[in-house]
Amino acid sequence: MMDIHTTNALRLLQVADEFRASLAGEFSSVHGISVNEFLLMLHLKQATAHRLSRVDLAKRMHVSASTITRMVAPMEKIGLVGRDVDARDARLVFVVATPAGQEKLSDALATFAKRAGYLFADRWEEDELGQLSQMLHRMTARKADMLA
Amino acid sequence: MMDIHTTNALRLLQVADEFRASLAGEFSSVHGISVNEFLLMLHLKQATAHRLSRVDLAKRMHVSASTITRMVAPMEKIGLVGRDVDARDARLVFVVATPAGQEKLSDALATFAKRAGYLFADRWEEDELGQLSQMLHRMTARKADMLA
DNA sequence: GCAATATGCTTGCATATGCAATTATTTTGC
DNA sequence: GCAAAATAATTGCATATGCAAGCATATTGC
Repeated sequence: MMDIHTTNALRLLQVADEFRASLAGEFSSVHGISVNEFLLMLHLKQATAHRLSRVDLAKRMHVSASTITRMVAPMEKIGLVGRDVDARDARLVFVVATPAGQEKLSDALATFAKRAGYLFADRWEEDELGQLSQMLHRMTARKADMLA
Repeated sequence: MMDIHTTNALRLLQVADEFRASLAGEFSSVHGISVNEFLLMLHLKQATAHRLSRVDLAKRMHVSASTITRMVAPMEKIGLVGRDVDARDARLVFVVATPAGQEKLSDALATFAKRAGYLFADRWEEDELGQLSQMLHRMTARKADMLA
């Protein structure tokens, strides 16, 4: 009824929505953070200097810059992240994780890993997991686009 | 640094967010609907009687029942969907697509298919597409859970 | 048959998010 | 070197969404 590309894209959205919904409840009750707050801190950890501007965060998370501004404000207030200004460009305000934020991320990553395990609960082969990893990697937008 | 399950789950969310963001703009400007409105109409089309209660829609879309109520109201107003009451249970109000809604869905599906094609633009083999399809299918929650 | 419980839907309130406009700063073109 | 354009961040306004409470209708237990 639909071509294979359409079917795959629909299944991708379906699985992602399911997984995100299953995460949301546990993240909120156990760690007191949202999935997006978790992903924001993960992006900080993975960034080269462990810090990112709001604009960079917005691009990586596929949300608007204003969303980042409003997400970061309460995270600063509760001490998960801090700010770090750039000496050469006074417009830039880097977001950095505090020690408390790093610990929160570490805890949340354990929950994430557990939930991720549920996704592959029905005996997947190592080969399959590797293939899926490569396929998903190929589906991400070109890095060049991200830097633009 | 992370186990393969975690990596795959993270990539899944990343790809899905990217794809959803790329859809959102074109759906809004070309078809005047949101991605979620599109998915809602798609669920109606795929339902056995081509109609679903708000509660069923909420389960399938992984959103709250109140969200469905508020999504459907403007869609009714602009004539994309109508309502269909159940003779035996006066609490039930089925959502059904109007002819206009079906045409809108058909148009949007063409856009969706085009965007889905971009996801697999770099020469994927038929085998790979089939494997991905099966893998994503295995990752969806059990149907039994959905009906509960 | 009726009270207690469950179910489907809606609504009040709080939070989350995007877009466009605004401000502050930097970069570019000449 | 300076005006124009670009960039980073914020804010006002509108929309989107979840949770809990409320209402109407069905179902259950006795």
